[in-house]
Amino acid sequence: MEAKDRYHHGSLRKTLMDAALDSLEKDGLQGLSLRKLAESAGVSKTAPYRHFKDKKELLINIAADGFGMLADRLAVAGPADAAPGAEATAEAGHPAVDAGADVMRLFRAYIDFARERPALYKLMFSPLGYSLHSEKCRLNSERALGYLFSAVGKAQAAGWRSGRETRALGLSIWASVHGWATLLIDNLLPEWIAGNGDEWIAHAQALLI
Amino acid sequence: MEAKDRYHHGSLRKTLMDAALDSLEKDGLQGLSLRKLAESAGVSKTAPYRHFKDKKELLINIAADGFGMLADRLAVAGPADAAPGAEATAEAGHPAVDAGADVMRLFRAYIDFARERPALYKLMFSPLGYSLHSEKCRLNSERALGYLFSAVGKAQAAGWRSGRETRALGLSIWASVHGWATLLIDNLLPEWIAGNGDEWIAHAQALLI
DNA sequence: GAATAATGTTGACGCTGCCTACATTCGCGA
DNA sequence: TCGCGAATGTAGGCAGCGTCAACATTATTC
Repeated sequence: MEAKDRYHHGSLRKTLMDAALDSLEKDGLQGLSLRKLAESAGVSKTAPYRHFKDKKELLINIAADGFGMLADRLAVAGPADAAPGAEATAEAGHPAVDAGADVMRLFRAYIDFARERPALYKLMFSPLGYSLHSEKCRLNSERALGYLFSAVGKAQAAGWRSGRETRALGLSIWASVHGWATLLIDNLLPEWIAGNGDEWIAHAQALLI
Repeated sequence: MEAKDRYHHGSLRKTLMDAALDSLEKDGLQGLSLRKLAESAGVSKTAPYRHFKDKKELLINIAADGFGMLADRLAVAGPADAAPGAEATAEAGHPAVDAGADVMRLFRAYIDFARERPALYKLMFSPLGYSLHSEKCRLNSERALGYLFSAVGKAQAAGWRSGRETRALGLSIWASVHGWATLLIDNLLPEWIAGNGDEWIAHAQALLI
C-alpha cells in the first residue's frame, strides 16, 4: 500500500500466511509453492526462509490456524449454555427434549467448515501428520474436539445414548463426522447426496439418532 | 532375471505398477517419483510415458487396484452365506441373534486393510479424486461398497436398526468406517487407542451397536 | 523383406525446495 | 549519537522432479 521499495517488508510472515491460505483455497495444496508465495508478496524466493524453517513449517502453522478456526466455529455452534446470553433459554427449560440436537448442530458446523475450506481441512488432516508436530496444532485441535466431546457428554446427561462411555461415543462421533467431511469434500458420494445442500444430514442421522 | 541388456523390457508396465506399490508402502505418496520407478526398473526416465500418459494415470491405476484389493478383502469377510461352505452355519440357524455381527466383521476387515496399506488407502481417497476419473476405479469401489451395503441390508432384515433406510444407513456406516480408518492411519487418536491393537473396536461400537 | 507400430533413449525446459554467501536495515547499549 | 550485532532480505546455484520433442531400436504385419 505504501512505499513498495523499502528493503524490509514489515509484516512478511503474516503476508505469507494469508497468501498461503488464499493459494490453498484457489489451487489446493498441490499448487502451493513457496516461490509463488514469495513473489506474490513482492519478495525474493528465499525470503520466506527467514520466517519458516521450511515449507512444512509454514503448512503446519496454516494447519494450526485451521484448527483454531474450526474450534471457533464449534464454539459458536456449541451448546446453548456455552454461548453468551444463554441463561434465557436455560430458564425456558426444556433440557432433555432435544438432547441430541446440540451434537447435531456441532456435526453440522463441523461439516460446513470443511466444505467451505476443503483444501485447508485436507491440509489439517494431511498425510504429513501435522497435528502431532506442533504444539499450537495440538492445542487448537484439542479445543475443537473439546467442544464436541462436551456436547456429547451433556447430551448423554440429558438422556441421549446415556449407556455408552462418553469417551468412546465422542471418538465415534468424531470419526463419523470426519468421515462424512472427507467423503463430501472429495466428492465420493453419489450425485443424489453430494450436492451443496444438506441432503447428507438426513443420511447421517440414520446412524446418529 | 534373464538377459538384462535387451532393448525392450518386456513387461515394463507391470514392473512399474509393482514398484509403485512398493514405493508407496515404503516412502509414501510423497516419495514416489516416476524417475525413481524407471530407474528401479532399469529403464530410462521417460520410458514410463510409453505406458502411462502421466504420473496421475499411473496413480489412478494403482488406486483402482487398491479398490480391487479392498473389495476382495470385504468379499472374504462378508456375510457367512456369501462364503463357501456357509450352509452349515445357515442350518444351525440363529439368524437374528448377531445381526450386526456381519457388519462389524466387514468394518473390521475394512480397517485392517487400511492399516496394512496406509499409503495405498490414502492414495485411493486422495485429493486428486481418482475414483471419479477411472472406470476401473469406480467399478472396484462400487464392488467394495456393495459388500458393505448388502451386509447392512441383511442385518436390517435380521432386525438390526431395521427402521432406517438402507441406503442412508449404509452411507453412514461407510462414512464412519472411513473416518476411523483415516484417523487410525494418521495417528490422530490418543495413545490409549491408537496402538496396533483392536482397542478402537470397543469405541466404535459405542455408536454402531 | 519392407513398412509400420510399439517401445525405449537422449537431451532439454521450467518448476520446485533449499543451501551458501552476501547485502541492507533495525534496535539497543555505550 | 554512534556503532555493533541481530534480524531480515537478496543473488546465485544445486539437485530432483514431471514432461516434451526428437531420435533409436525392436516387434509385427502385409
